[in-house]
Amino acid sequence: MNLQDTLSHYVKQAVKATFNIELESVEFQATRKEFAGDITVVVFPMLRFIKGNPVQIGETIGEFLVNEVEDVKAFNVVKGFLNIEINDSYYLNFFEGIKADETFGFVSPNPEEKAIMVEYSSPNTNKPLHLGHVRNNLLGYSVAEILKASGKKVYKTQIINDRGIHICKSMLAWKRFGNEETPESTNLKGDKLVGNYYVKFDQEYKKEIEALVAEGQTVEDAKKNAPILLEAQDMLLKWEAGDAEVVALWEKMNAWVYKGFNETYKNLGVDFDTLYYESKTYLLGKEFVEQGLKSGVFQKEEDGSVWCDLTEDGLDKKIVLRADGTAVYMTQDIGTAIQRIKDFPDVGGMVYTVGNEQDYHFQVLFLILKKLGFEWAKNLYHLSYGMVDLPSGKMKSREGTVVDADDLIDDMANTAEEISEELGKLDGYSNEEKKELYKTIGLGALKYYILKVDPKKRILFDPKESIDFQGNTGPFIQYTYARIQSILRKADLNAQVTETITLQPKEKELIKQIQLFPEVVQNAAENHSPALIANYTYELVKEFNSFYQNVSILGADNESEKAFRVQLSNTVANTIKNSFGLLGIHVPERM
RNA sequence: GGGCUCUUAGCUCAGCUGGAUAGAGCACCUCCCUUCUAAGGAGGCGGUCGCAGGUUCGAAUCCUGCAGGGCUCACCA
Repeated sequence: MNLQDTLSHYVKQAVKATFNIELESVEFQATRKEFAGDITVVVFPMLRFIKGNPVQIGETIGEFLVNEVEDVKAFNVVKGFLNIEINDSYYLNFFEGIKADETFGFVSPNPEEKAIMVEYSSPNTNKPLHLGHVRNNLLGYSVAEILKASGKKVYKTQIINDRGIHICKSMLAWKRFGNEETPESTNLKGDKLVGNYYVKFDQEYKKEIEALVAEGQTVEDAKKNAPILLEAQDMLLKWEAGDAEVVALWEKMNAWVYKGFNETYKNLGVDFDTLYYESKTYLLGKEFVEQGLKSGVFQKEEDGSVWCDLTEDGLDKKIVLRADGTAVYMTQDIGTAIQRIKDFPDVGGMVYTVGNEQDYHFQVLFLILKKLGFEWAKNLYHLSYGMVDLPSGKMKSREGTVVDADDLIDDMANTAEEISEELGKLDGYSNEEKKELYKTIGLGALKYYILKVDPKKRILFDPKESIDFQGNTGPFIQYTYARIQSILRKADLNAQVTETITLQPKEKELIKQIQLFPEVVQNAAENHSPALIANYTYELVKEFNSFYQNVSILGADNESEKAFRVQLSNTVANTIKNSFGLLGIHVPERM
């Protein structure tokens, strides 16, 4: 039983004994630093049940606790706050229990519990990944790791949007202007090469529109009649009909893109357990429309289109099947969701990492799945996140204002290099090791910067100034980890604590902070929020730095004290490592 | 116009289910390297928590209205 539960039990007992009242719950909070004490019972909520002066009630409970609970050393009451001081031995015992536990705070998976599928990334295959995808990938990956740490089995997946008019556009431009160019012949990453042709298509399209307008067509007509667009549409029809030549080209170019994407994923440090392709799922879902029609969830209009009326739930009517019988986006997503549960029967819920422009779509999707009667539909979560804006405004691929993911990663590593060179701390490192380290630091800065912000808020990303290496940043935390490693290299980790030690205030604060970790992990999992982990880690690191500056670790008064401080430092380092692992950030041994 | 969402220090952000005098970092100012990595630490300056009401012992937090920003209201995905 943890301390809070124990105290809660005795507070209830105290109230029962003195006032003859059964309390349902007791409210706790950490004692503010300006007051003596470690944990505080808030008396105010009890006033609802107990008539009396909150200070007197607090005194009464306090006295009871001091007498009955071994760990309680003393108490004081300020207004309606009962501050309780806990014995050092409690903290020392706690620390003794977890110091050797390398996975402290992580819950091992419960085989009884259903797995969760986390979807993220899900790019189109016509252009390279950009900053928006980076936020998506980092969030999705991190939430998946956090869910794992909280004791869930997790499948990471993405649905690759490999089909449709957009990829036909790239294909067509390559056919017309490509001169058989390949990633090898151009020395370009495959996704970049294909992306270039997508841009090329757009340029050509604009030219043709201008030409048609010059001939007298309206802009609107010209947009519809441009030969290159018509040809792209024709290509899509051919693809759908299984035309051998088109399909071969499609496969070739998509393969280039996947190779490029995989490189980016590897650099970002994200991965997937299973993949879904839209080319294989876009026809799914229709059978369930039939089912929904029978059960009355959907209605058919006179023109043959099928709708779901959600007006009673405060939403609109939503189309689920076109008049010509073809599927729409919603149909696919219904089908894909059901398919996933078929493929992985142990999955009992899903997390969709998709930008907030699709909030409405997912609201509707989840509601429809519920109405169709799927048990797992109540465990669907849209991990919605805000856009990433640049100081220059929104990112627009057509205007070339996107920040490319690969370029961004390189830039971050370069910035890390510049700063490190200036500080000149890496003497004795080989160039290879340095390069690796710069990447670790650069990526750490990028990932932390993005993940520390609440997902649903938009981020203003300034490539030049956003990445700081001081304060609440990834490198600051990495640096603290590296400093601890430096101490541990010089210390004897096997030294034992042989005599009773008195806790210094800074040491106690550190232990308290470590103690919070499991709770933070659970909380982050429930709220799907890496930001909680990030900000927790920062608090821990600040606490350690304060300890580090004020308490000599290797120069402690006696061997037991020294051994204890070394162990404490080691546990902090371990917690940082575990915590950052949940964010997908590596920690360097030296920097 | 309807729906969803955001607004906290000059800037970037925390603030868990309502709790004590609203917290960090950056920037600005003062100190601290004969000590384990100064990418650090100690302190100072800086706030009408967008505005106005309401709920209650108590509101940045919950409710309503208003203002401003964003997203969304396709037989696109």
